[in-house]
Amino acid sequence: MFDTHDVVDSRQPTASTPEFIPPAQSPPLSAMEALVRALPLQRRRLKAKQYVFRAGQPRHTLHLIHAGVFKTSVLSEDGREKITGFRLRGELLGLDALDMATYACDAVALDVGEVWELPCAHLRETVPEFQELLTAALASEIRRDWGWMLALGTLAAEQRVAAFLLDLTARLGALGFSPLCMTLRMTRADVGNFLSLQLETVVRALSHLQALGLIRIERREIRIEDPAGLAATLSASRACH
Amino acid sequence: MFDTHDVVDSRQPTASTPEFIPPAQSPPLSAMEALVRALPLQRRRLKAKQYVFRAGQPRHTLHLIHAGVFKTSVLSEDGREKITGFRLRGELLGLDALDMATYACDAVALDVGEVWELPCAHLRETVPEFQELLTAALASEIRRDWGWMLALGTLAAEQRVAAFLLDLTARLGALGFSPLCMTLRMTRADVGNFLSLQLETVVRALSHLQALGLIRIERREIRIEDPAGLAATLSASRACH
DNA sequence: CGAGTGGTTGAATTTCTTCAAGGCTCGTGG
DNA sequence: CCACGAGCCTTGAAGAAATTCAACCACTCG
Repeated sequence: MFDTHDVVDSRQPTASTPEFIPPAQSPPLSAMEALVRALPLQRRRLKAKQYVFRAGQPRHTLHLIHAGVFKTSVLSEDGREKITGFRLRGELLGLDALDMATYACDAVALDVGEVWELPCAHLRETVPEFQELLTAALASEIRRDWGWMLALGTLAAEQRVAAFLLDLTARLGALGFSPLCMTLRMTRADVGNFLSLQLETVVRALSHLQALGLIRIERREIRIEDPAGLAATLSASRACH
Repeated sequence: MFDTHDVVDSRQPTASTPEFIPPAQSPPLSAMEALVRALPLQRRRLKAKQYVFRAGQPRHTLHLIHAGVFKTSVLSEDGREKITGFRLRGELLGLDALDMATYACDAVALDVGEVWELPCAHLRETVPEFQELLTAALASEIRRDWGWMLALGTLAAEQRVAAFLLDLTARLGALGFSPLCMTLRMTRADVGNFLSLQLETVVRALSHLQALGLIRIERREIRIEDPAGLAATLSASRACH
């Protein structure tokens, strides 16, 4: 059922090789990353399209993203797929299955990346703040999901795309990247799947936002030309009545 | 901002008056209910349309539903609303704000109901299994949300309504109610909001499912005439291609 | 009994999807 | 080095599904 032929990946035996110590220019660390950075964690490098784990596989650890962009997705029995989120540095993969024996979703790298494997049970006992952070991460994932449910349920196609861009830039900004310029690591089809739109609709929305002078597109590079204007497209809503 | 004029409600001073001891015919209890039923909890009765809490209010406890049906909803700054779920006995209200000082959603009773206020911090220390259950509840809320994101993103209107009915009957069945007959405690507009459909669309979907002989509608009473047939409508999907 | 809430149905409209065709970019192999 | 193919992106035109608008009914509650 779950062929793991493409999950083979390079693992660093036990601990940190020097060049892996968090880069000196390191931007604001996530609380979780700050908590565990000193520990000798299993680190795992992944190339684009490699799976961190797949739904149904036995669950062994939580994965903290240290670099790269990942997507998580769920699949129905009859093959319908839905991307549940795009995940950046400092975020956790596998949270949703904390109480289960197997993973509940797929997690796959969108480009080269690195995850740290957190020995969850051990950390819970030895690091008091860990449980705290875990609970916070779970609760904020719920709020994040609800936020997107709200967006998808009440915004028209173009607004959803705008909301998507704004969300991404905000999160990248929080990681220390330029908040006005970004590289989409996912395809238009991925964006469409996440936003419950067809890829053509995403393309048209992007083209139109560019025509309005709000963004500038060049392949997967997107520059926000008018952040305020982009944000303003969200309020004028379909839910006018 | 948050007028609480309709949140006043009858509180039982400290502990259980005799008639409140869980009914003798009690069906399968939720794990959480079993864990705390012996404790002297603050119990709170609510009438239809009363709020358990509202977004922005200071958070004091978790609320365990002991009776009744509740809905939780989030609101955007510009007034768009989205119902994030309908909650039954044994489920927790306020989970999503566990790490915050204020509630993150509204929780309102759809008919008469009762919630038990869980002294979260205290339980965490004294009852070892409590943290475990809490984590499980958080994780399954995430999976539940993802399941609905998948459904809303990949199913057509009529299929969403069918999925909604099947979900409700399954959950009511797990509580010991008849799995074939139920009373919707929410309006068509509520169902539509939850499923990201207009209320007219919900009505048409229900009418059509009835015309197909799969269900029988009488006001808010709904009987599942053909559970298998209803479930079968889910697979033949829009995501055919 | 009258008003109001909630539910139902029809017809017109809109938005998004579907289908089709073509172009761009990058990596691979000749 | 160039050609070629695959994957990804873009645009147009036709079609379908759901929304919007409008009217009306049924039941309940004061």
